[in-house]
Amino acid sequence: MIDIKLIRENRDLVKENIKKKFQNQKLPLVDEIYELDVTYRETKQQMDEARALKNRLSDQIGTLMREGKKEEAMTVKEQVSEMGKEIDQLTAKEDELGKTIKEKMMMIPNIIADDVPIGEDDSKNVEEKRFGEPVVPPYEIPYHSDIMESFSGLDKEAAARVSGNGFYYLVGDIARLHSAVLAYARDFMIDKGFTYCIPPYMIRSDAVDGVMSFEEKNNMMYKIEGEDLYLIGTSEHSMIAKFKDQILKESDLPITMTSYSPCFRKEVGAHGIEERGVYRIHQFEKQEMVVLCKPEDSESWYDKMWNYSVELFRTLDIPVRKLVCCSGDLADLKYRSCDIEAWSPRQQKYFEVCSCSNLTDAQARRLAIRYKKENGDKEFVHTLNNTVIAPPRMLIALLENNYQEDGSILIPKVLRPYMGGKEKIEKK
RNA sequence: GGAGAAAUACCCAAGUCUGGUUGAAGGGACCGGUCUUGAAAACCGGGAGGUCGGCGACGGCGCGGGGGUUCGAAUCCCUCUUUCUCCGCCA
Repeated sequence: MIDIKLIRENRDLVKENIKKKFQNQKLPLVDEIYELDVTYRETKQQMDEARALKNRLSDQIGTLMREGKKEEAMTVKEQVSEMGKEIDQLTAKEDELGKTIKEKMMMIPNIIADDVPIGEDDSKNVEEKRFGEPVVPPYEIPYHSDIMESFSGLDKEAAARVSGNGFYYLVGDIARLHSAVLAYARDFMIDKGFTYCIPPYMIRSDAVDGVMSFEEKNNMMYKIEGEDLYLIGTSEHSMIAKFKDQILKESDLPITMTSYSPCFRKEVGAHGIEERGVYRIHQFEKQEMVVLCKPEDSESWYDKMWNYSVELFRTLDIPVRKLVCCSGDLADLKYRSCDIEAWSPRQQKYFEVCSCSNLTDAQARRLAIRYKKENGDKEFVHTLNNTVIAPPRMLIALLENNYQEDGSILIPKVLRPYMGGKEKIEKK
């Protein structure tokens, strides 16, 4: 959500930004909001005046009663009673206008960074840099779930019987590898100075509504029957809601956290869960990084954060590239965003494993997350988030890039301590 | 899960029975000063937070959240949430 002052003072800037994002259908919203806001402020002015008069008269009744002037008090009382209707009407109008403005404001995209490449959709995203040689081995790399199954490490059939489509059992060394990757990612971020955090995996509806749109909620969130609770789709939901309506101390910033949680997603809509393997499923686990910082620091945090992802994947011997999201591919709250993509030697292309975003104050404004400056002023914080690692999808990259000709998996050195010193996963 | 008590501003806390002169006593912390080599202590002084509208004067809202009664609600009623004590149950 942007500052409504921008619409009051610089509508052209807001419109230009909408055009850059190829959302021309939203252009009329800007003038609509402008007009509604004018009416809203006029109405509020009238309502406030009416209430002020009513308050003054009510006080008068109190004074008259105390002085024993009952009849006079009754006269004023009748007068005030009649004002009720007018005030109710004005209040209803003000409420209605306020609500409409907020709804429309939610649809206005955040102002994007000047250097975001302009493009309509993800096909116009720009590869900025590669890290590591994308290797194509002279032997064939099997499909990831076949690799897992070759070690008896995956049982989707049983999961389908027990839980339905979109679930999995991870077994033995593959399950251990899954935990190892998460533990390694956790320690990697702790070493970078981030605070490890385990959040609630279920959140109330008011928290849900605070952190996502209605549409997102319908497509993603599982609701607990008979309770006002939802299973989280990512720890970002709990982690951001944690700060809703809070005023932080300047000395608290930056808040740098790495949170772990299982993630539950209905995956209703576009892709569903048709795909084989464990690429798109109802349940996965994720280590996330979240930063709340002062506005002047968010750009440098953004650079640090995507670099952490690159560094992490390189320590696992996985080649990656940084793909800068173009204007049309940026979600409305984002100021800038990039994907870190891992190399798939089987498909001989890169695929998304991390998504790093700077939301500037758009999320903070929506959730009222502020900090108090030394001079007492309050300002919205900037929020950023990035995936650290999200298995089992992430295991696809790990398994494919470390697959040996004999069908074994070479365990990257940094993971070996988490695998009991094992160097390889081999068929029995 | 059962019974009871509570939620007031940055923190503690009065006011709630008996609705009006309470945007809210009193402390603490805070800021300024005196004293001191400096600090602490003591004393003197200062302003009371938030939010929305307004160029401003000022005004609206606001005593955990939401709703109601009333001319008028921190105060009465309903509801939700949270905390504490006791009982029960359980990793």
